[in-house]
Amino acid sequence: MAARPLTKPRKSASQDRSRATVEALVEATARILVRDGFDKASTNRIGHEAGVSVGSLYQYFPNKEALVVAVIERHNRDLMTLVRGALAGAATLPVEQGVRALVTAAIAAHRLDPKLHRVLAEQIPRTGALENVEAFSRENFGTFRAYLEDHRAELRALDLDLAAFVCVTSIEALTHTAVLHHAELLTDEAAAALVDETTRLVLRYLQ
Amino acid sequence: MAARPLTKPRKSASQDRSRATVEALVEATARILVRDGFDKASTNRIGHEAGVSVGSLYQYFPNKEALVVAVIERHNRDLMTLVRGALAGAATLPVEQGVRALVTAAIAAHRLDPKLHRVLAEQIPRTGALENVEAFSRENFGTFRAYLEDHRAELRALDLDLAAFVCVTSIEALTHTAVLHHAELLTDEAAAALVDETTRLVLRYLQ
DNA sequence: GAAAAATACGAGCGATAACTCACATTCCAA
DNA sequence: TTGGAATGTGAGTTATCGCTCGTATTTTTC
Repeated sequence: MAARPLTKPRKSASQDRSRATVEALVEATARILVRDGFDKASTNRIGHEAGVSVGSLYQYFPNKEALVVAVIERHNRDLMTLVRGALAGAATLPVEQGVRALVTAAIAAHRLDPKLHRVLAEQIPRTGALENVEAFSRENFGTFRAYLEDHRAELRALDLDLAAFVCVTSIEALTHTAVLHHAELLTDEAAAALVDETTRLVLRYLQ
Repeated sequence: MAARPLTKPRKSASQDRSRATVEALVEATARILVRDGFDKASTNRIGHEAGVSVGSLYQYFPNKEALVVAVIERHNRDLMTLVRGALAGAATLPVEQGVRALVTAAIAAHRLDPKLHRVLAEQIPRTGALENVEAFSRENFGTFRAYLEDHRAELRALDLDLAAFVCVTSIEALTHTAVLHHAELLTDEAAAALVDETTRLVLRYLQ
């Protein structure tokens, strides 16, 4: 069989003590990524920050990348929970409110932990976690496409694939850029204006 | 005085021979970035690829980052030339054609050297070239805002800053994502459809 | 409470990378 | 032609990093 890239734990922690160790390592990794950046996140340093020896680190993570992947997976899980909830809630709404809810959720998702999100977004291409993130993208794309299909009656004639691509990409880019590169757009009024404009952009395109 | 980050040549090459050396180093760096990725781009390897010794490399570049920055600056210069030309040509056109020309130019810009563009986009956060790229963004933003101002009569009432942000960010994201992550959207028909849809998105938003 | 299993430790190994420096070669001005 | 300036060389230095492994400690099992 082919050599799989190892990003899974060597041992799975069974006692409470070791579960706490694993938890501390993932937390420490996230903290160091945010505070010092990817290049400063050496395994020795992560161990030190977590109050754990390098040896223990390598009991649970086969390599440094696996630690970063663990952080990404956890962050992704949080995002997905939030976005899935919003999409589920919006499914039965007419497009005016549905799209608005989705945009609002996208901003909320980016605000969960903006600094971590930024570091991860910048460093993901270097890790084996691309698949993970692309799966996330695909899920959003698929769900939104289904939403459009359900509300076809409210829309102009559309190539659904293309329309979903245009909408999802635009919403993601606008919220991502606003939250991560234009903090000034996040006062309450500015954020409201951003939601309005993004919603308008998407709606006028769809209708 | 404060210690400035060194990304400028130690010596500026004055003879033809040394200019050729510098040129070869930048070329080699770009080639290695595209072929092998950032992590494989060691200074020794770059020197070897350029047919130049490490010693010579360090005569003209204070560190590895400076080499990458040089590649980024060159690529950016190419992009800017293209985009500036398109914006200049579009300045007097009505928005229907102006926006379409801009979108077409954005795709052309991303197609200049997609592989290099992708590697650089991924690695820029790690280099000192962020300012560079942000300057590029700001120029585009400013030019487009001025364009909107000139064509106010054709548009609905707008917050120009916000509208320019929305349009520029969306166009950039759609073209970037399409070219770099969805090669299938770049057959001639698909590309034409993408231009149509992006143009429509922006125009219906503005009008 | 003793044996066994799980967990934790951290000095140190091997690899690699950025960068230097003492010396060689080429170019050019006088 | 020649001497100094510009350019080029690459083995070696220094530093860091990922990771191992022999050992120590804690927990569980019986």
